[in-house]
Amino acid sequence: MKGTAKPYHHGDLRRALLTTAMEMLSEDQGWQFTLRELARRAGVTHAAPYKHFDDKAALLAELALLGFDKLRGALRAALPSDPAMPREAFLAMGLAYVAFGTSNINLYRLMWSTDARAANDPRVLERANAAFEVLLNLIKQGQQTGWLSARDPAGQAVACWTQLHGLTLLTADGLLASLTADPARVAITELIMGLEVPRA
Amino acid sequence: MKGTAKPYHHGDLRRALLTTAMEMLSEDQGWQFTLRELARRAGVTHAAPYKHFDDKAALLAELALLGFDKLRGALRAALPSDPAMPREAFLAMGLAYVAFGTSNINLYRLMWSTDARAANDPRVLERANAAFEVLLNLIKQGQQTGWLSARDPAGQAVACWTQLHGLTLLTADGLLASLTADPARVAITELIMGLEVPRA
DNA sequence: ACCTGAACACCGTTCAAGT
DNA sequence: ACCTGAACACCGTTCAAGT
Repeated sequence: MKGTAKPYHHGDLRRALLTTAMEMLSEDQGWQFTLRELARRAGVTHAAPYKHFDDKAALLAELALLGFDKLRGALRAALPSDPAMPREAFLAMGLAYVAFGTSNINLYRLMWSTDARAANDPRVLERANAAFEVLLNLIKQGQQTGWLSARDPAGQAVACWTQLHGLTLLTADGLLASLTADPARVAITELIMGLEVPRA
Repeated sequence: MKGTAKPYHHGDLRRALLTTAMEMLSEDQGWQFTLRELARRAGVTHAAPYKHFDDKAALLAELALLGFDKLRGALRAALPSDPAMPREAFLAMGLAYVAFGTSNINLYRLMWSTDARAANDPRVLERANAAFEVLLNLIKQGQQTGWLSARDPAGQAVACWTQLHGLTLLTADGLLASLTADPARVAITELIMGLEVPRA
């Protein structure tokens, strides 16, 4: 707090816009993100954001970046402590992914939205891949310990990613609850059974 | 053709709007659907659609309905002829799903969009479930022939659906091509291995 | 019964002008 | 260097008025 109220120059409007946007995303369900409302809540004119972002797509891309970093963090936090990885530890990672997506659903949808993609920011792809690599490394580790079948680890990681992505979105859409109990656990387990080395 | 050009009353504007909308969806990639452009291309004022649809969400819901019907049709068309279902036949269904989604990507995205969901039309859920049941029946059939493990068929079908949904979207987003060759085939195969009864 | 035309409240974006 | 205010071209939606 500078003491004087409402200085002409904000100070760090760029950062303020991003954090305010994140707050807005965490609030309403199925909410429409508008630059003008963001500017309003940040206490500036609707033209001010254009001094910090090329356009709306560029701002969305920046938010997507933050989203992928948070997703990566959530996955790393759920990494199993035991490298031998029993099925439950692997499952926990998957559930952490779905939990992240469904409890940050506006952000999660934004991360993959064509609007955010419109900026064509290569960093978004990089960060998406960085999050994916947490899965990939876990798969590789699982193969090394002889727990997972020694096929192409990238293929197995892709199978996990697509499974978790679809599971997250369909869960958020409320389409799975009526079909089976605990859909996330069930679906992930079905996939794991394909990855695992068959046991006696 | 009535002979007279541009009659005041369209005749079947409702149907014309839907088919024109479908055409628009099949054209551009990453296209923004606006009611006004739809009206323009249908040759009517932007207020005319409101005589046939409550609002934009209602029209989107109607399109989503058609989309789920088309998806169901695509799945039924790819149904394996042999009820014993070797892995390849099952895989073909999955690839048909992904092919439908990626080659009708605007429609596919629309089917799950929050905008279309805003209408809260219960028929959308019904049709989504009807498409899902094609998968479910195939799973049940696979269990009966002893090809798939006898676990909860709904759980297995959910695992397939989420896998295919995620695969479709991430493929359309162009995120998988750089990770592994033929991601759809690979990812679906990994899942099938989990569903199958282990063989000697 | 169905469509038009004008109006309203919103957007995203731009740009001269202010501090 | 950063923000404002007014302007422009667009939306979705409504409603009296036309046919």
